[in-house]
Amino acid sequence: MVEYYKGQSKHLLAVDCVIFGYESGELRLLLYPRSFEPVKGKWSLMGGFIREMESCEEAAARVLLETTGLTDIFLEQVATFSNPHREPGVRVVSVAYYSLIRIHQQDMELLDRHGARWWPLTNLPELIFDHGEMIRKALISLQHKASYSLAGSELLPEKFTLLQLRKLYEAIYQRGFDAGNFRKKILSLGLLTKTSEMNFTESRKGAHYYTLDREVSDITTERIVKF
Amino acid sequence: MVEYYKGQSKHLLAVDCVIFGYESGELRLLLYPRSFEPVKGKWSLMGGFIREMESCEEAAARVLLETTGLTDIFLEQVATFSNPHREPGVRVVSVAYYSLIRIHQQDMELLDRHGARWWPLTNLPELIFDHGEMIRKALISLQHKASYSLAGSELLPEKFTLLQLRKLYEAIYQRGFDAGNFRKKILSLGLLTKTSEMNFTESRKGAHYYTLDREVSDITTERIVKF
DNA sequence: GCAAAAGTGTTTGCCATACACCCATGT
DNA sequence: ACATGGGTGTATGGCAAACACTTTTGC
Repeated sequence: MVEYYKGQSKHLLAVDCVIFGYESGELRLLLYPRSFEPVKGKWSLMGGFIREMESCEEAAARVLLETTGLTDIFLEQVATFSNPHREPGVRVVSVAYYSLIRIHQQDMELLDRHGARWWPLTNLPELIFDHGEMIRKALISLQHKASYSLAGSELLPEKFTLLQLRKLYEAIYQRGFDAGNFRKKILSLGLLTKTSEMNFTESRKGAHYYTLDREVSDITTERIVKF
Repeated sequence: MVEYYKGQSKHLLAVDCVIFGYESGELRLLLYPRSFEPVKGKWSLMGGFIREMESCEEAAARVLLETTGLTDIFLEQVATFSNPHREPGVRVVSVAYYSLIRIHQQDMELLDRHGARWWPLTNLPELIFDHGEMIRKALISLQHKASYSLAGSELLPEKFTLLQLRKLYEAIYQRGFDAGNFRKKILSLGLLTKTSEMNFTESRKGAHYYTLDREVSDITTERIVKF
């Protein structure tokens, strides 16, 4: 049996993380500048190699911990990129993941040490290799996730207003939603609990904060957004 | 720059192909029996290792060619499986693909040489490793594909009746569809051309054969099946 | 005549979308 | 007073689902 595996090529295997955050009404991506040639100066996703006895998911979680200091992050596989020439000079197969984090809850110092920066999704810099393609596919995955579960839990703070949630969905789908219809649709799912606390920073009248009911948050089979 | 890659672990990288076929009203999968230990005798997806300068997609196409003799097959990535213990004794990361082929148009002799057999999706044998999980995810991917494009083109012959197409969709989604509503929905897409030829083997009255308009077959953004 | 699929038509109810409208309040 | 978001209500159109009904023909 072992003979069967002998003589097979072995490959460098990496993960790249598309890290979504949300701030001031727009989706952002965490990128860091490549500090060595080739393509020095261009921006890159956070990545790292997969170790001997580590799953890709574990590697992605490790990369996230190393760069943001966060654990227990939502993480989902996007796709594997294996074009032999995707990286010049060396052959690396990379598994892309995307994750959702709350921008303000991370370790800023750690970010600075890597030179990392949050870039608005709608205005990204030039990226190395096929990282642009990874981001494109990751956004589609995120749109899917948000269509059958409330993506807000991972990207918004514990308590959020319906305006904040709507703006988030508008950022994810890059289109507008009717305020009244969005409110009714979301509330009809029965996933949110209205708190007595209110937010007055975004409107004169004040908007109630809502929280997500953990237990039911992902059971939804109903469609939130047609997609 | 090269130093950066030194000292990184290299991994055995494989593809596994979930090969869907369609015959006598049911979806089938092409499996072959494992002829060596461990888990000798259990059934397995078609797979193979990725070569030095080959993409995963190319490897999957090669495996398909070697086992079925077919080229130009629809092929789509499902996911990458990387649990370090997914295969006993050796660490192999595997990228799963699914493909759609016409059962009768393949090289039967080649299949026999591999001991391969078509198994009904609803009654699969015991499978090695995580191949059952791969199949489960592949079916979900197929359901997605069939929800926004006519999956019939790859699985059915050139000309097919609406009954055949409906039975195919029922097999893919493992539920029934109302005959009248299905007909109206599909025809309203404007993707099918009615031919003058008719099929009398499945009904007394005879059913028109339809063909798929190649040019428009995948442009559909409309939903065929709510999913 | 019966069964079974082909093929067409009708009815119903849900739901997305559009939009009107009042409320509260800081400027 | 007015602009802005909060929050509620209503009208409309499209479409999915259920189902009735007629046609054809081998048994």
